[in-house]
Amino acid sequence: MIEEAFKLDNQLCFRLYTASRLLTQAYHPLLSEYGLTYPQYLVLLVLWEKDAQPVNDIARRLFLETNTVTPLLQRMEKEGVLNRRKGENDARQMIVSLSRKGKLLRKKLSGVPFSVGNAVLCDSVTPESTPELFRMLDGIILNLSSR
Amino acid sequence: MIEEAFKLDNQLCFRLYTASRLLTQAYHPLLSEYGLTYPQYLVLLVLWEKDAQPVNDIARRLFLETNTVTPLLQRMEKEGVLNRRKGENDARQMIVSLSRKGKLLRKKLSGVPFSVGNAVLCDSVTPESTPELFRMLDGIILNLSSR
DNA sequence: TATATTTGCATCGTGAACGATATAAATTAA
DNA sequence: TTAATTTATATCGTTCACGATGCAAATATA
Repeated sequence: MIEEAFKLDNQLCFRLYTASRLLTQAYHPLLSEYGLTYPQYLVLLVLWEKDAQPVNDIARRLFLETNTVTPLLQRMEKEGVLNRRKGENDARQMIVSLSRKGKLLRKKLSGVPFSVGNAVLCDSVTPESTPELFRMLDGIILNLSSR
Repeated sequence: MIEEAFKLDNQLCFRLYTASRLLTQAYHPLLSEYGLTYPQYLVLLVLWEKDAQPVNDIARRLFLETNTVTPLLQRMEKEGVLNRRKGENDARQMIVSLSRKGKLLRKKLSGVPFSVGNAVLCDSVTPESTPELFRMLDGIILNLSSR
């Protein structure tokens, strides 16, 4: 059934692509108020969990390449959200740590997860069903990232 | 539990974002062989379903804005995959239709849905569970696109 | 009919993504 | 120790996404 396989409505990737974009858009008004983009917010989530990490660790945590993360971090440094300094043990590394401003953003953005979480909830996506959704998405991610 | 809400592992959007990116990457080797990107492939899916559509209809079908789609179509036109002509009834419209090359690509890419579909399958994502996954993603999309 | 508004598409600027490549520091091998 | 290789990060070029804006054609309003 090649016909069916080509239909947009049967495509998993298109759904993921669209859902991801729309949900990122939902973050936009909440983040732009503080001059942040969604990928920059992800970097903050990583650093809020554990401050002072090399570029590589941040990139791996986000499943991104350093050639994506480096310019991102440079922009964030320019905005004063974080600092970058050469590693002491390994001079190749660039250690990224939160600035005072970056730490303060955590409190200012404390409402964001709740706001966005609420925006997503609907008949098909409930607090009860999200674990199953997470499980499936994690399966896809694990499957595709290990090759 | 602000602490928990901020954890990357509790974020739906990050999962969607990552799964979408990784799955798009899985398409890459299959599409680049024919000089196509994933968004360009999506445009072809739309046109294979119904040829000769105005820019607006294509954009809406993909949940994209025309300022994203227009340059995409211009690149595809330059590659000879499709043609663009002024609308006859409404001169503002730009009618996009498949070229011979664009139509032929359908056969050449006939293995793509199957290849990618196989790459996704895992313990958590089976032919039996995908309808449920589709249902939840459709819920999110419907929910976020209608506002 | 003249004017205002809406609609469809295009252009511009910025920030991701990502393949390809470069560079310097660290590690391994010779 | 010197040379080859690997590793960590950065730079470059192209293609999205998307907010903001521009413009001409169509439609609505006065």
